[in-house]
Amino acid sequence: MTVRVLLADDEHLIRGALAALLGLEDDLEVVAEAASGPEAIAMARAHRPDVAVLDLQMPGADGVRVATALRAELPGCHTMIVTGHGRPGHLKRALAAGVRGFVPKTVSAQRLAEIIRAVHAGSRYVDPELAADAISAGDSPLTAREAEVLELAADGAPVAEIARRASLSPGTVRNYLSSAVSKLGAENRHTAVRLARERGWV
Amino acid sequence: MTVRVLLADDEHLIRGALAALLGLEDDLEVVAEAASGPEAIAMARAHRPDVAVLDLQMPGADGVRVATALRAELPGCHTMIVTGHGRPGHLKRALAAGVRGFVPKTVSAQRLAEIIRAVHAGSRYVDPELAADAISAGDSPLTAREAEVLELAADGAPVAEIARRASLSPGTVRNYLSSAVSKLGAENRHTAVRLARERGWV
DNA sequence: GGGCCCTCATGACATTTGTCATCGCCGGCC
DNA sequence: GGCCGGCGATGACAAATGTCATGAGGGCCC
Repeated sequence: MTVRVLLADDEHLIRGALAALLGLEDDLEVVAEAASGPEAIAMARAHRPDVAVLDLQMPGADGVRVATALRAELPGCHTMIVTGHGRPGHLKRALAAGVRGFVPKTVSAQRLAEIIRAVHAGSRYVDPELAADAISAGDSPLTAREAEVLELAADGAPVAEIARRASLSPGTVRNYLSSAVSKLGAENRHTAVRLARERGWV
Repeated sequence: MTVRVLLADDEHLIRGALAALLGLEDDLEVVAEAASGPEAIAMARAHRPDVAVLDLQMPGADGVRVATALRAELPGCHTMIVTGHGRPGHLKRALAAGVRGFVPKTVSAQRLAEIIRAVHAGSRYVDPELAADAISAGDSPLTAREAEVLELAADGAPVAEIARRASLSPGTVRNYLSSAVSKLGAENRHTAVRLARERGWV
């Protein structure tokens, strides 16, 4: 009995090579490929794979968003995320979205094939190193608003614009930023953004 | 006559898959693989490949740095860069380092094989879209000091620290930042950093 | 020599940002 | 009911940042 796999990655080079390698395993069959988030959802709808292997960063909708959509629409389809640089927060988001496997691209194809089988069989698999990172990063000390405001500050926008985009008073924005900065032990909001990014809290 | 290829990419999944696919071409032979910059240089020294296919982002030393080293040490070895997200500046740096090919990971393996052959034959190949981006981005309007100071401002450090690290007076730093911001049409230094990054000017 | 640009600096000024105290409102919890 | 924490806001103040004018020195080119 073969496992029907959907492969989604915007890098054609990787996707094609991966499809070829996984195709060599006689119990795996790549039934569909996609180069973007929306395309992945459409292909899944059309081909109803057993396992969807999703790249984290894709145009349109990232892997976690796709996983969320698939979970609602195709409950029988298990999802897993493959990523280049795994941040702790991504892992948390992914697990919350019902993702069953989370692996970095540093694993071998052989190993990936094993993990696909395990996920199909119903187990979960999380890369040990990424898991350790996620645990050591701990939970976010930021409240919902603090995280939101920090996110809006990410691209260097001035307070006035953040306030406009968040529909808040400028003073309130400065308060949230200030408390976020102090909670993160940063010396200003820009380093705070960087720290929160590294820990996956935004 | 077969082309001897060195493959360097820190993502085992991609590297292995790519090696397998390129190995299918009967005029290409992957003679060495590396997962980091220094390793790539060591492997090249040991195996003397005809073409080195280098990922842009690798631990230790990035693809361009490796290319520079190889150019000096193995003039007979042509280098090419494969990258996920190609920024205009990277392309410029790469060409300056004597790289003969520059392609995004969105090409197919088939296409990559053709390009490897072309590079081995002595031609150059640059992805048309990346080339267009590089041209439209134009040359950096920043002076050497402006770029340096902007770089130091990248991680959100306050002016005082930038001044210390650049051995400049704080006032001078603010002047350079101010002129960089105005040249880039940004509204503050942080968006200026982002813009310069996008255009590959830092 | 005379421009022109880059480098580095200083001083002055307006604006933005960071910090703090304080307030009202709501929701959960003991 | 009382307490606490999050949310949203205001006002005030200090510090950092952005902007501008101005100056001296050096290198380059015509």
